[in-house]
This record gives sequence, C-alpha cells and structure tokens, in this order.
Amino acid sequence: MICHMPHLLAGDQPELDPLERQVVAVFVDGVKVLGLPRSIGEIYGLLFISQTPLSLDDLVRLLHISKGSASQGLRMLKSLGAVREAEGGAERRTYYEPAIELKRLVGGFIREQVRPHLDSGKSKISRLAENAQEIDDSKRREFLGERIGRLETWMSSSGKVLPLLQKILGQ
Amino acid sequence: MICHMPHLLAGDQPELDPLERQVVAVFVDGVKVLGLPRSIGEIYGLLFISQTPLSLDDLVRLLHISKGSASQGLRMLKSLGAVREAEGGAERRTYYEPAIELKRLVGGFIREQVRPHLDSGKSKISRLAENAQEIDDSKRREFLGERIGRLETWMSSSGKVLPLLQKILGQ
DNA sequence: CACTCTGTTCAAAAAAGTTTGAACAACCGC
DNA sequence: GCGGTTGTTCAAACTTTTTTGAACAGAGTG
Repeated sequence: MICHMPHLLAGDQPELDPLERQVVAVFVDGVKVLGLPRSIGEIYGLLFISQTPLSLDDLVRLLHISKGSASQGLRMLKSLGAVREAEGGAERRTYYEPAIELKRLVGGFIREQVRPHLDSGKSKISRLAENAQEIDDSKRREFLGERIGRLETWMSSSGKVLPLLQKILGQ
Repeated sequence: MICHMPHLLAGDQPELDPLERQVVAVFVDGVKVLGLPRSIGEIYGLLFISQTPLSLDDLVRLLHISKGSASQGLRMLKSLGAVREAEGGAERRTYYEPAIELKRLVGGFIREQVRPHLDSGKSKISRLAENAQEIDDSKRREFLGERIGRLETWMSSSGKVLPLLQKILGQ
C-alpha cells in the first residue's frame, strides 16, 4: 500500500524558492554563531519553513547535500531535541519535523553542548586547586589560590545562570 | 636607563611549570567553547596566572607561538576588553595584564561577538518578513507569517536576555 | 642618519573541522 | 531468501580557520 500524500515541498518541488533559501541562510548564520556546522542550519532551516515533515531524501534533494551529511545532521538535531520524527507516517521512510519552542531548543543546546564542557571545566579546576596547594613558595601559592578561587566563582556563576536562561527564554 | 625589574615569569623562566600549563589548558578549552581560537586561550590563560604583566615577547617565548599569533591574539583580547596594557612601564615594550572581572569579560564578548550577529540576524529577518508578504498563496503566506513571527520573537527574547545575563554575571 | 628594538601585516603553510560517497547494515514485502 | 528501499558509517577529499614567519613600519637612541 503505497499511498503517499503529496508532500508539497517534499514530493515534487525540485528546488528551493528564494524565500526558502533566505530562511535557510538565516539559520546557517544562526548555527554558525553557536559553533555548529552549516549543514545543521540548512536542515533545521528547511524543516522550519516546510509545511510538512520532510524525509532524509527530501533534504538531500532540496539542499544538495550528501546522504551522509543529512544523516549525521539529523542525528545531531535529534540529540539536541531540535527535530523529531513525525507521527503517523504509514510509510516506511521516516519524516522529520522541527521543534519550534525556543525553550526546548535552548534546553537541548545547553544539555548537549554547554553542560558537558562546563562540567569537565569544573573538574579540571578542582584538580588545579589541589595542585596549587602543593606549591612551596607561599607568596605564589596565595596568588594562585586567589586566581583559582576566582575561576571557581566564574564556574559557579555560569552554572547558576543556565537554568535562569532556560526559564527566561521559555517565555 | 635600562632598569628592568625581574619579571618573574617574564624575564627568566624559560618554560611553563606544570601548573601553569594546566591553567592554560583550562582556558584553551574555555575559549574553544566560545568559538575563539586556541591562541586566545593560551595568551589569556598565561596572563591570568602570571603575577606580573607580560610582554608580547614573553608570550612568544613561554607559549611557543609565533610573534604574529601573539600580536593578533593580543589585538583580539584588547578588543574584547579582556586584556589591557599595564601602567607605568618606563620601558619601551608594553606589558599586558588580564581583566579579571567576569562582568567585563562577558560584556566584551557580547559586544564584539554576539551583538553583531544578533543585529544582522534581525535585519535579515525583517527583510524576510517583507518578502513573505508578497507570497500569493494565502495559505502558504499565513504559515510563513506564523513561522517568521516566531523567529522575530526568538530574536527579541535573545536581545532581552543579554543585558540580564550581564547583570547576573556581574554578581 | 644609521641602527636597534618592538610590534604589525599578510601570503602561504598547517591544522582543524566538515562533507562526501561508496560500502554496508537493517528492514520489509513478496 | 531475494531484491529493493532506507538509513548509517567512516576514510578520504575538501573547506575553512588558524598559525607561521619573513618583510615591513615606526619609534627611540646615540
């Protein structure tokens, strides 16, 4: 049973129209600021402006990117919670749609991209603090303690600001 | 008159000790998260842990980076407000010291790296919104209006969150 | 002015990061 | 199980970014 409803953007249209291109460009720039690769922005941007969910093949065809890129890009977007599989496709292939709540996007980015670095940073700094205790020269040790203490304060501030960020951006 | 007080880290010490290396590594990781080049982290990290201001040549010697890198790195750090020229050097060469108030660092980063992108994003989206008005298909136009409106909300949220961020991180 | 010292510039080299595409795995229907 | 379809993997190609270093500019000194 192969009844595919015409997926507008998906099924037929072989190229993006200028407006769609513009939207994709905005997202490409957007993700660059966040340090994510171009293809992530292209994929999310296209999903964002599509009225229907799109399949991996749609993305390959419309964005002129390789299957590999599309696959990896979708994986990352899924892990960020920025994209989900559309429900109810009776078809074999899976269709994707964007998550469009800012709260969700920010949350995913923080969880996947920020927290891990923050945590590894914190543990490195703890080790640092221990090692600084061992320094013989007491003047130097005092100075190091002061600076490393400041680092710890920074980390703690950053940690506290994240939930706040999420709260504020969730409206 | 060439009376140079021995600049501890600066004058003599030919290599970083393990602790200094560790601190530098922390900052290298830190700036990578922010999408800044490694050398920026090395330079700032070394200044951060040095008890005395350091000159460009000190940085070259201690970090084993080229003069070009050090020069460009210092330029960027100055533009970010993360580093300033130390006062009172009667010497010809200029010495640098780090700004260590988180407020200042965050402020500089936002001003130099975030705001410009945010602003260019906003103007791109305005153009987008105009173009979307021109679309003939009214159903499509409506959808585009909704999505682009959401984009505008995102932008506005981001704009509002920045000053807040600065306030919170300023203690 | 000639010389030295400090720092900047920028084209080319190196490094880092991204994308590609062919091979492969997994699944489905027949 | 076979043939077709969908999606993943990963080494190699490609792109972008960063670093290097040699040439140069400027400023101080004698």
